[in-house]
Amino acid sequence: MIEKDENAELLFPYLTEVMITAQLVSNAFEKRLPGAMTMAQFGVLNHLTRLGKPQAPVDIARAMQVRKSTMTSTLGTLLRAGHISIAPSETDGRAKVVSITEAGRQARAQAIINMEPEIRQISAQLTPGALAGSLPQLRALRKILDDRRN
Amino acid sequence: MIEKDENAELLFPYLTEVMITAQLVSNAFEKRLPGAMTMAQFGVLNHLTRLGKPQAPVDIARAMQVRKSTMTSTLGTLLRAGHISIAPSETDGRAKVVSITEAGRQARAQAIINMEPEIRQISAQLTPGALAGSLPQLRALRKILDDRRN
DNA sequence: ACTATATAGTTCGATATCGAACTAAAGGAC
DNA sequence: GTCCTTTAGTTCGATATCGAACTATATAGT
Repeated sequence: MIEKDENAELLFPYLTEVMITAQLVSNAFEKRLPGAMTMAQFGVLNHLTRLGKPQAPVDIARAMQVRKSTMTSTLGTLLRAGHISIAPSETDGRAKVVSITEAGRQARAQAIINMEPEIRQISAQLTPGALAGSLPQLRALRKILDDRRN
Repeated sequence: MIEKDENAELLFPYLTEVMITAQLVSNAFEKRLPGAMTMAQFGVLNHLTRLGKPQAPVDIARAMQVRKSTMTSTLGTLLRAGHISIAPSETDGRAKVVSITEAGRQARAQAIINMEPEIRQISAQLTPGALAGSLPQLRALRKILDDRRN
């Protein structure tokens, strides 16, 4: 039977596991990323590609769940790498718009190609259905944390 | 029915969720931690407390899944805060032994007290059994990543 | 219109993190 | 015993991250 506060007892170990896994994932993939690309940078390039249009830094920061000042730093690195371009907004004097460049698109595509074998090898070791069965719970937890933040 | 490579398709979204959740957790708890304590520091203090005896930096680094150089940095911060003490090993001329101080124990205890309401509120919003049902899969994934690293 | 508040972005100092390069000590091969 | 390899730890430079403090622009309230 399910104990009343089973979740409360498991939450801490669960979160520990989440944090360590995130650490390991970040390490595993960064080794495969082209050049000096980090996961933070890949996240931005991937987001802009899937969005299909330029976006303001503050919106990218929200999508990536990081502070504006963090995004300033990451966009600076991407700009120096030539993977994005930044222009002032035409409708808002405070804002900027970030676009992915052709070099950025190619770097993102290469990153995905490099990560694919890693993805395949890892998922091959998982029990069939393992992710499908546990992703909803993980998403629920993420949503709770997300809402608490605001 | 379960698709053959369902895991492969879900792994990337799953890992994305893991990483964002880790980010949010770290943020949520660090706000509650006493003084300027970070999650990395709490992790070390918690580890030493549960272990119940001093340990070498390299072993703490392994337990926390970070590099030795990272641990050098974190132990430096903990030392400056007076939460640990560091002595040379008596049996190995290269090694050191890290002990938690009384101040460190108290800070760790306070951290746990501060995190408890957070834990309770979050787990209260989860479906009963949600964590118990998904923790094994998460652990399996962690183990795979862990083994790949070595 | 004026003022107050909210929003976009940057800068700064601190911590965490990695990898590479380094020193020092231990262990093994012979 | 000497040499080679492994292990413990540090240092350095780079990136990511936060919160606090700041500037500049936009918006709302009156």
